[in-house]
Amino acid sequence: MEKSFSEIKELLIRKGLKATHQRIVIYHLLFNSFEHPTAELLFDKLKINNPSISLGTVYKTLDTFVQTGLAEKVLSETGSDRYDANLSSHHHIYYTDTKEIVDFYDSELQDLIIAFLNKKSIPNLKIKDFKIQIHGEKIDMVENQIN
Amino acid sequence: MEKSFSEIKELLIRKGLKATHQRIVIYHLLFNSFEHPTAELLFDKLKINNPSISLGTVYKTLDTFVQTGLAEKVLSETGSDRYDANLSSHHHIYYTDTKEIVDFYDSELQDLIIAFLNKKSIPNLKIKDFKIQIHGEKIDMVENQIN
DNA sequence: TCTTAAATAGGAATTATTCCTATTTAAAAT
DNA sequence: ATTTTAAATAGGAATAATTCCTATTTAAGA
Repeated sequence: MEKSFSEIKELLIRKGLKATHQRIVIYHLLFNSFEHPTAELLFDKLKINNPSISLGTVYKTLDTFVQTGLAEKVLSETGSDRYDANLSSHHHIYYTDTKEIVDFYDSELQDLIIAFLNKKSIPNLKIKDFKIQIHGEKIDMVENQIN
Repeated sequence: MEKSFSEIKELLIRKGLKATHQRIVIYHLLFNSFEHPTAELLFDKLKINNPSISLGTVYKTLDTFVQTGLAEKVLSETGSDRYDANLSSHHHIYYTDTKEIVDFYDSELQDLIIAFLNKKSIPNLKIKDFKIQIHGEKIDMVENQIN
């Protein structure tokens, strides 16, 4: 579900943020990215249509989004921080060979773990949420069929 | 289960690594740390008994350990990389307030998820392992009892 | 003990991120 | 519609984390 600039503007205001052009275009690009981009990658793409945008603003804005719950950081072992504005509960598949991080939705798994955690309470911990990373290798199906 | 220096030496050799003094003391300290330390933290502690050890060596050695499967990086949102030499399958509790990362063992949860993943195969993915982070706040039980 | 390939120390270089401040801008007040 | 003002931005400097470089040292095998 695509979000228009005016919808994003409303969203920012609803979160108590000043709806600046930079925030709108950063949110728009992040929301429509599926590769969990770094600040630098977003910056490079944004520069095309917003030549005067600065990298510092991209960093600061992403941090603002994380603080206000509009985005989250995706944990990654590869140097830079990566971000995600898709906040529906989902997990991630980490392809160890290609370094891709791909969204993984599975309500059955989700329900299974929620049920487990609700049943078994962990001493001294108030659970807010949980994340799963599934690590593995990409299997090229076409290649497999040929061989 | 504590590991002696000579056991660590054997372990390094078994992995095809030269059993240098630096590697032995770094492994020993990491293996006996439960806070998932950063390279810098290990370095500060190691300096006490090994004044000439260098930070570069600590970084390089940790990387060598990860490559050879003697340790792994623990995903974290807080600046520096953190490491763990405890390789028995376990997950992590992230205390959002105290920033602690604590090991979490639960064979029931482990079995539940393994059974699920075995049953449901994900197209084009050969699963190697998976990690769960449970995020939450620390509840101080004593304080709770008083109030 | 000697040889040698690999590892280390120490510091320089690089990368990622945060910080600083003069200028600009969104939005509230007029 | 204009003015006001507090907050946000651009641009670059500063900092933090990590990697790289190379002369020296060392583990392990001959």
